[in-house]
Amino acid sequence: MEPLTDADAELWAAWVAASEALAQVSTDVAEATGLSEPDVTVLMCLQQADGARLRQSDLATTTGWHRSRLSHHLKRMAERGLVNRTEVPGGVEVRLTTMGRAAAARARPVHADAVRRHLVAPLPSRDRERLVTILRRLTAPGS
Amino acid sequence: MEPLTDADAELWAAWVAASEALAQVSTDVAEATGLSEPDVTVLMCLQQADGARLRQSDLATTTGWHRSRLSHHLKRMAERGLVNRTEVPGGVEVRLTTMGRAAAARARPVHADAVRRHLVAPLPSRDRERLVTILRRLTAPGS
DNA sequence: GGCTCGGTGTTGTCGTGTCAACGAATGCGA
DNA sequence: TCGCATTCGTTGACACGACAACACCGAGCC
Repeated sequence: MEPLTDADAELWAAWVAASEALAQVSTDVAEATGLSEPDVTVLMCLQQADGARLRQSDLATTTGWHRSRLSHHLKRMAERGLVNRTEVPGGVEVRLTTMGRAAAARARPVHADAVRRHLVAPLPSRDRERLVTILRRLTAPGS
Repeated sequence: MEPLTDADAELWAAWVAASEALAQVSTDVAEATGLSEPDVTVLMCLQQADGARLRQSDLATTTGWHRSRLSHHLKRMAERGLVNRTEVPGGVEVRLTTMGRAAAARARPVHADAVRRHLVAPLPSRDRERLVTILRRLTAPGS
């Protein structure tokens, strides 16, 4: 319960600053495609799914979202014509519309480019390797 | 405009996962104190300010927030009794209430503890040094 | 005085996210 | 058959943040 050491405070500050810098990835994608970060998450999950369709509960699992969040968001995406939902026995099936598929196709290269610009390019290759290793320690079981 | 290499995709995935893990810092603080992350930001800025009071525009500068966001948030914080606002020539002055000061005092050790638990403790000291260096490259001028 | 201008805050609207409450379908044991 | 829990999804209320539109005020200038 003591205050952070200077070194730890600097580490935290650096983390916060870097997080804000990397938030630019989502901003770039949004500007170029009109899709929010959650939009992209949903579109990518659906496109990678077998048959490009998923039960809503499976989508909740793969995104890690709560059911209510997913319900709200899919409703909005459906209103914008990106997905459609049909009742099936024991749940709801979500599918990409043609517009949704097109939006996903547009988003992918923009996203890749933004990641390269904001995360990959600023770091020498040695740092990138080290960073992966370190980041994984932050999410390791005994975190 | 080509897709990410496997290594770059892994780096991005590791970053996203770690970000979600470190979001737990705010969650911990919120659970323990009832304060959101923006609440804490405001409280800390005010407490460190000379005389524990700031012009609203100065607060906008130090937090990096838009004026409208700050206005909305201060209104809510004022309703909860954490700050009060008084008009002064050429602007509005924000001050901590007694409750606000107490909340800030409660939040500080909780925050420090959360940072230690989620960011500092999982990493050996060598990694912490490297991480600071790498993160700073992500926010360097030519980012 | 009357003028524009830049700076300061507020407000409304919309998209988003969380939480708790609810409703419908399913299964299962008494 | 009757309950009862589980799973699934929706809904409403609220907090939060971005954006644009607006009002206000003091400074400078005609």
